[in-house]
Amino acid sequence: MTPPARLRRELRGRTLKKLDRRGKYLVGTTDCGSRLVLHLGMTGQLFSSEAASPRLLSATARASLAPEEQGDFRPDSHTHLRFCFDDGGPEVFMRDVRKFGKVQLLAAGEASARLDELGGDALELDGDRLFGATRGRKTAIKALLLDQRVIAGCGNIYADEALFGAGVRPGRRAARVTRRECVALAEALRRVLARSIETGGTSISDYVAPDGRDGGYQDERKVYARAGAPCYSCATPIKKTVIAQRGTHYCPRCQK
DNA sequence: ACCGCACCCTGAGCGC
DNA sequence: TGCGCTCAGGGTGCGG
Repeated sequence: MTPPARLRRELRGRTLKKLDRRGKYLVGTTDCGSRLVLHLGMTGQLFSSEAASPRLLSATARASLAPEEQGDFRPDSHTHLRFCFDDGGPEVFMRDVRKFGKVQLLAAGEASARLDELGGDALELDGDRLFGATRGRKTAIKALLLDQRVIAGCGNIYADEALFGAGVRPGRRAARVTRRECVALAEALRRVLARSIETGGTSISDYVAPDGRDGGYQDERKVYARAGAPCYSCATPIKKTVIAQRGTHYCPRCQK
């Protein structure tokens, strides 16, 4: 975590030359070669000053502001960063209620163990590579999917959805998942993520796009946060358990 | 090397 | 109305 004063000092006057995504990290490179690394954690939001959404307001702010007053965003106590640009474009805010997000400025040439240890990107996950990563691993297949050193960019919702798509129980020991199942799992994860990107992401509690709009994937999820509701394939109630300290949802009939 | 767990932090929703 | 409890999309650091 880089202190705000240092961010101010070292970013002022710099030009952002490029912006990359590495798994769940956003990496901006400046004209002097330094890199700004952002991670949104659980409740982090990155958005334009022109964005308007009830998700960008606390409950009390929502209650006290009339809908027509909920226009251009005003920083509140959960707003930790404001980027101002001199090209006339809107400002960019980072807001994060739970403060699990991270902001780190790396000097030119400075390495980051976190970034360097990231596995291959989830969007291009290869089934055979996943199979290789599961060999000799006693941990649950879901825990492995969430390990960013194995797959960069897979989060809890998408792990549950991919496991459902592939018909694999989240608690199975990774080493017991077959090559065929790993191929299906990789394909399911790529498909789930591609579809979530198409629909703009999953807005269940905090997520908003940079323009403030909700995503649509919450309407397409099959198991996540559907405990007790009927499976869309077989009508068996979806079960919920805990794996790797994360809420885990699956169909006890469709997933073996 | 690997594994499971406590912990970081704040707010929403629930039962009483 | 308010209290206390549980839970939440992520990651780190520790002990075994």
